[in-house]
Amino acid sequence: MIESKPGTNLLFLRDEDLRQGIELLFFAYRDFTTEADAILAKQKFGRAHHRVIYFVGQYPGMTVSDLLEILAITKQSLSRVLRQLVDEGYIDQKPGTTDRRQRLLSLTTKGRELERLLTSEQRARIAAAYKDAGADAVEGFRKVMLGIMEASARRRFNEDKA
Amino acid sequence: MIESKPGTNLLFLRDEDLRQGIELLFFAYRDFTTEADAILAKQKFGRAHHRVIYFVGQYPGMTVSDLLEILAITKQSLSRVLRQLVDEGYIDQKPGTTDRRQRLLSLTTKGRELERLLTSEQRARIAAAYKDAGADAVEGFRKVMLGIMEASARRRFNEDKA
DNA sequence: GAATATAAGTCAACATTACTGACATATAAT
DNA sequence: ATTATATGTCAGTAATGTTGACTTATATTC
Repeated sequence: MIESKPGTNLLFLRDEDLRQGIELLFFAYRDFTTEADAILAKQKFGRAHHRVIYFVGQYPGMTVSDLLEILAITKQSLSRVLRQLVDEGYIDQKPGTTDRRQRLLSLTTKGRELERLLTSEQRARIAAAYKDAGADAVEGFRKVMLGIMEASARRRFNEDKA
Repeated sequence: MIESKPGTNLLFLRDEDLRQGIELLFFAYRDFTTEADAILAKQKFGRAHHRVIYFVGQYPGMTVSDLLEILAITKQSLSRVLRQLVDEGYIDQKPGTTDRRQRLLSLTTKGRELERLLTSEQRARIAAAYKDAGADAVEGFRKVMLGIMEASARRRFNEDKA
């Protein structure tokens, strides 16, 4: 449906193709978050809690600053959510070793359990989509998604990090 | 980085690949919405207003029910936003022709202008990502995104509709 | 060592967006 | 005439984001 000029990788991008891209993002993201949101609602948590739990789970020992940069929200917004998660025993904080102003964040056992619960459906959804689409499609997906995000975010996705 | 078994389209999906998929979605969506959000904030609108303006712009004559199904929110949530957009002259309503209970929605000239303003950066972002990635990558992106969304949403993206 | 900068946290006020529940009106379908 | 549907409204509540003004502890710099 999207045609390439023979011999080049240039595209004829119609308005319709771009519109479709916008909608692909909207619907995929909408459905990607639905189930986790439902689980969160039961614990009186929201999507912001999920994001914190997810990233702390993936990058244990990260600082509050690291998290602020990733989430791109204010520290006051993060603080409210983080406070709850610490108070309710999902996240541990400990002072940084080289810089004791920092709070190094990590999941407790309880936190890891919730992370698993929340993310397992999302992993399954991605896995199913990847399997249906095939390896080449996944590589294309990856390329386009990297192109959509800001250049500064792309460094997280370097090959050698995997 | 994601390897396919030779001769098949099966993948060896590591946990790391799935995690990366989750993060690609998060960062791409985060950056996709940032600029439009900033424009909206100036007019005292939010992302919900953008969604309504976008879909009404793309599908003029759609009903409130159509919109509710797309956005997957309650009618009370939609109502507040829609009311503002109608009151402030961005959206027109007229009774349905065959079913006069319906309100057929369309953008006014003012609405179309705002839609353009909000969406133009997003279109440019998609266009740039598509061009960088190339036609095959775009096709892969499309396949994976369709796989991520619910099956019921996929019918919107039939080839023949384009 | 004193001054300054940084990491993190807090209090307050406010806006947007979502929810549930209850109810109202107009029109269509049975 | 009854029932169902499309839409709208009122009220209350919650999560998530914002800005602005401070505080505390620790690092860094002059």
